[in-house]
Amino acid sequence: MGCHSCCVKQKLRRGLWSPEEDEKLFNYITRFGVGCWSSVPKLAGLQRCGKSCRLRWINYLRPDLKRGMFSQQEEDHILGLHEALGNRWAQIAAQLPGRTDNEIKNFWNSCLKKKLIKQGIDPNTHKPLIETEARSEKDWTDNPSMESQQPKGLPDLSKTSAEMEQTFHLNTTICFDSRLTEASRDHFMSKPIYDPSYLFEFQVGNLPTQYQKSPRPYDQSHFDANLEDEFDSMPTLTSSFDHGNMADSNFSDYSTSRMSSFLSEAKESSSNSSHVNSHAMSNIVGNGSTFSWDVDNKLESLFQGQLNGIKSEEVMQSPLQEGQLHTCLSEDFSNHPLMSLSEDFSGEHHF
DNA sequence: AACTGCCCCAACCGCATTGGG
DNA sequence: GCCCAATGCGGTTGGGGCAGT
Repeated sequence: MGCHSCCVKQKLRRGLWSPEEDEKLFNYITRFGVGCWSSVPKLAGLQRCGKSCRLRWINYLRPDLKRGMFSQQEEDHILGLHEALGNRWAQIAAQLPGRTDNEIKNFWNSCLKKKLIKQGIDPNTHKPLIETEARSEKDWTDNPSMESQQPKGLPDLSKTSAEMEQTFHLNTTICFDSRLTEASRDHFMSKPIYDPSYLFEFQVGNLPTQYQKSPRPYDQSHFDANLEDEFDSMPTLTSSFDHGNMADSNFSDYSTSRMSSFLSEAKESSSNSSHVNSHAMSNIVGNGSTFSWDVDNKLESLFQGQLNGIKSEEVMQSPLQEGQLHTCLSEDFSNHPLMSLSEDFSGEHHF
């Protein structure tokens, strides 16, 4: 049973999320963390099903999301991983911090697939198209009842993990030899594909203890730097992006523009009913983490509220150390959609 | 300006898996 | 072992934006 029937049954909202809904969900999760999704909508005051909330958080609201276009390194990384793993988007996404399975899947379907075809490479097998066609013709003549030995987009599942890993290394070596720089190859090859630390996922307050200190594999230096940061040195909102691996990429201003409209809508509504809205919101999520669109202190209270909210709540909920909190919180808040609002402000940031 | 077709991507759908009772 | 609810995952869809005519 999918989401649809439960949404219909409970007359829940579907379709695109409004800024207000985002606000509620973001405030709720940053304050209370990710727990039972089915109870989130009720507690956060949303007319959505838990599944929808989960998806929205994972694909859009999560503060550790990297936004904008994929870098060449990421693209090569995805190609190598897809060759080894097939359409296992979640596993691929686990190796690309800040990227979601949905995002990678969309990127693959809309861009990489076409690119490969253009290059004469079969996107399913990663082999030259002529070879694939010849093989499928041979399969057809040998055994007409079998359309394909292997599901499309999937590697041979009969292989053991060790065999798959070996295949992966062989494949990626070939892939890197032809496509990657030495640096990225070294970086990639040094990471075993089944390294569980890759599966790190941002879940406020729910980090398994063994991963709480695990460095993010993608950008060690950035991570280390953040470990040493204090809260009062949160990244400034204007010089925000993770430059480590994304230096060459062009960032889409999608989220910024989206949040700009978010802000302007909020400004509009605040001129009419800001007190009502923010008051209502604080009733929902408590005092610490409200979105207040009070022109004087909105961003400051947003930041402090959220951070304080997480800090106090999560310290109580889980044995996170101060440094570990920094690990979770100082990372990439700067490029979060709700953080990029700063661009709409007067240009003065007080952090 | 109006229309059309294409592309991208957020969100949905439905199946699989997991976990608790 | 069975049942059921919750969650995870991959495939698919549909709406909005944009370029071309």
